Amino acid sequence: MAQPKLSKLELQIMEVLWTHGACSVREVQEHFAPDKRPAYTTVQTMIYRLEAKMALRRTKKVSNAHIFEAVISRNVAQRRLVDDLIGLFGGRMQPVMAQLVETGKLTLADVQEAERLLRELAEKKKKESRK
Amino acid sequence: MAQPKLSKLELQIMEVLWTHGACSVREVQEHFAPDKRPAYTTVQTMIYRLEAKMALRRTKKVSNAHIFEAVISRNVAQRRLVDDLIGLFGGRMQPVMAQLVETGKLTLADVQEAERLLRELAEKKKKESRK
DNA sequence: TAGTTTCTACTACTATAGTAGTAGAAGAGG
DNA sequence: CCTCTTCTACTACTATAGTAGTAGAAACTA
Repeated sequence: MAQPKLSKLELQIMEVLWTHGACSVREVQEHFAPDKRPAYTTVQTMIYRLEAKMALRRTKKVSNAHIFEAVISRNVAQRRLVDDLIGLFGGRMQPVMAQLVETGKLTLADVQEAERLLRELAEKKKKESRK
Repeated sequence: MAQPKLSKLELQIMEVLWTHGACSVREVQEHFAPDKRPAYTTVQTMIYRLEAKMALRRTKKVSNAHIFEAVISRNVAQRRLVDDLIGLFGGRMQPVMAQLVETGKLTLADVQEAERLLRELAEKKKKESRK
C-alpha cells in the first residue's frame, strides 16, 4: 500500500493533524465542529485504523495519552483522491472543469494560474527535447 | 435520495448504459474489458441495486431477459462525484487544478475553454444586476 | 418434447467504514 | 492512599460494496 485509500472521516482526522500538528485523540475530537463531533472512541478507532494504514504514527506520550502525527502529507492524500476521480471519469476532465466553473469553485485567477503552469510545463518540455 | 451515491462499479455499469443505451445484464457484462469482467451474477446484483436506488429501470423484455436503461444522466452522476470531492477539499480547488495540469489531464484548450466560460458567466451576471 | 442454455430472483460471504460501548490501567487531586 | 477522571485496547454492530453461487423458470434446439 503506497498511498492507502483514506475514507471521508479518515481524511477529516488527517486534516486536523495537517492543520494543527501532532494531537492526542482528545484534541483531534475537539477540533471537530461540536454539532458533527463523533464520540471519543469513534475518533480513537479511526486513528488506530489510520495507524494501521501508516497514515499517521505515535510520536510521544504526554501523561498517559499518546500523541499522533501525520505521516502522509496533505498533498499525497489529495493526489490520491484526484487520481481516483480521474479514473472514474476515464480521464475526461473537461466536464469537471465546467462544473467547477459553473458552481463558482474556480475563479478567473485560479484558471489563469493553471494556464501559466501549463505554459511553463510546455517550455520545460521543449528545453528537454532540445538538449 | 435525490442523487444517490454510486460506487465505482455501479458507475462503470451506468457508463455502459450511457454509452451504449439500454442493455440486458449479459450485454452490460460483455462491455467490460475481458480481463476485468465481473461474473454475470455480480453484474446482475449491481444492476438490481442500481434499480433499488432508481438509477436505472427495466424498460422491456426481450425473450426472457430484462432490458435496463439509465434513469440518472451521466451529468447528474458526475456532478454528484465532483460535489463530493469539493466537500473533501473544503472548497479549495486550486491544488486540484494544479495536479490536473501537472499530470497532463488538462490541456491548454481545456483551460482556455474554462476561461471563456468564466468570462461568459461574468458577463451574464453583470447584465443581471443592470436590469 | 427432452435436453441444453440462459435468465431471474435469492442467498451468502468478505472487507471496509462509521459508530460506539466496556474493562481495566494509569495519572491527578486531596 | 483512595477516589475520580481520562486513556488505551478491545470488542461489537450496522451499512455498503464487491463478489459470486444456487434453484428453478423460461426459452431455444434438435
